[in-house]
Amino acid sequence: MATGRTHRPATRSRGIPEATVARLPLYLRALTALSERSVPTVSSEELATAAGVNSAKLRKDFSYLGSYGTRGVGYDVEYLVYQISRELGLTQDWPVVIVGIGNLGAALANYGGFASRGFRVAALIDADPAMAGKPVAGMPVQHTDDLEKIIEENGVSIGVIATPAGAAQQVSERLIAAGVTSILNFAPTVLSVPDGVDVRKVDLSIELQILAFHEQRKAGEEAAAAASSSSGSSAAASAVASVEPAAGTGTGAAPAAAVEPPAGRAAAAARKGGPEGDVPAVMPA
Amino acid sequence: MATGRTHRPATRSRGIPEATVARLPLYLRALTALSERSVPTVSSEELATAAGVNSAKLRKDFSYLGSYGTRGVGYDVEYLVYQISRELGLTQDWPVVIVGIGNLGAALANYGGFASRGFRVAALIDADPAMAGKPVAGMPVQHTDDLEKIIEENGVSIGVIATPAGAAQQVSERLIAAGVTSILNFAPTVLSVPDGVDVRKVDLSIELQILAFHEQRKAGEEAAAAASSSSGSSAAASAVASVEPAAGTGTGAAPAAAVEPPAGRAAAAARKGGPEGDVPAVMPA
DNA sequence: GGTTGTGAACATATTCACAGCA
DNA sequence: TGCTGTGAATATGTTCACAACC
Repeated sequence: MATGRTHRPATRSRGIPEATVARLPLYLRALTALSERSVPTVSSEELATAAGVNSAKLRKDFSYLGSYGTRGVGYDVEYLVYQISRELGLTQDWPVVIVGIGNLGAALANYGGFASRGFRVAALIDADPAMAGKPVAGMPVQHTDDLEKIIEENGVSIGVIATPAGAAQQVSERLIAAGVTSILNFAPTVLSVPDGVDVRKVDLSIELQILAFHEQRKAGEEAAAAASSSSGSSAAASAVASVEPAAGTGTGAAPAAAVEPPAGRAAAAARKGGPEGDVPAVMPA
Repeated sequence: MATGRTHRPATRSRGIPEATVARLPLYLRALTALSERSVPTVSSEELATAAGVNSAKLRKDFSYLGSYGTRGVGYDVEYLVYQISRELGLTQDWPVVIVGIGNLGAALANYGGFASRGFRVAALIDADPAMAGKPVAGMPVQHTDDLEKIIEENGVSIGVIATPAGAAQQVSERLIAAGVTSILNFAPTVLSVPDGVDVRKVDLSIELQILAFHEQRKAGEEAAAAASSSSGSSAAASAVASVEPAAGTGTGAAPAAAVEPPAGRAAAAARKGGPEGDVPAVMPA
């Protein structure tokens, strides 16, 4: 997901696996909570539970950072907080700009957790001249014209894009040209960026679609029955809803049919052996 | 990340890898764009570029769905849109509730891409009585008291939590008890949910922390020099900034020091051989 | 010729299970 | 005794490279 690498084989320096890096913030959050409750030490088991992972994974993860625990005892909470913060680069204070102050941009600007952990909103930038000067989250919105100046003057290296999809690529190019090397993209577009620039994306509708996939699976789990091919609108819905009579977890969904298959081509598919719209088929090959 | 499984070994039914599922929405988006431009067919190479992946991966992904392409030609855009939509469960219309109508919740309610792809916001729910009845995104906010009723009456199986962290666990329990089996969690907490319930989380500050990690790496890339052990405050900052003189990509960041190491324990670490704050050490073991 | 679909090779990530140490 | 740290085993994911096919 994160790009960057390729860049050069690099000195193979301190190879912390990407999957581990992605979990460090989770551990850090759990540790911070313990720290606030003045808990002095914690075992891998306890911490893992608090972070929502299993203890073997957590220990492996920590082993990449060094030997920070004490056998028979556990980990010193304060000390671990510091080590992980440092590893993540949070002992520095990172100025961040948010570009695109619509609903989402404003919500991000107001988001407290933003500032709390080493990040500081240096500026809010929007292309709408009517927005310029308006205060959002206690900070005046600045116009896109000044983007480069703002980036340079504040030494910003991390930019957040919350613009409409159409503007995102261009905004990213301006950010990068001005010196930004990490981008958090909320716009539903694939950004193409040069090597050495990291992009992470957050996409609401992608997350929902992944959930829908699993949700659909649950509905079809015991359902080899029901679901007549195309025409089923609310008929299909009630069929789905009635599949799991009352098996403990939940009532089951009752979605109505929406998209139809493109005419004519369905037949072609049947020929080829791909799974078709009706029966929850098994793996074709 | 997504939970669910364990559930039972399941019939091993139609095993589409999780990584593939996570990319299907990306392909779908790219295909939808092509469809709107009335492009009839597309090669794996073109589509992969549009989706931001490589073509081998895309073909492998599609191979789990079936044989939907034509050798020497490519993929029929409309047909693929339909197949992927169906696979993701988007040929159904999923009613969704958003709980917690603060800045973020309101932004989500207003987010267009929400409705566009098979999802329909069935209700907005908030615990604040003052919010009740107020229109957000053209829809009246309802009170938490009615949560169960709303879920059941609308057959909602997907819930979005945009409450403060403190309320999230309790909200998730109520959602689940009422029949929700998939949750998209924007609150910065680990939700603990029963088997069979899927949770996906979106956490702004985690994403930023991951970026900060890589950002820090870039800064220290060529920097075997500078950075004197502990005491460095703004001195360390300027050292970091001056590391990469002007090496093509970007201006380099200029973050100021923030968190300090917890006194006394740093020495203990040095003993044990873990990497300490100064030199970008190599892998300890 | 051109492009898909896929085994086989490789890379990364997770889990197991236990030696090593406080 | 109790818990960490880690090799070895397994599982999952990616990339290569080419046969099959249009």
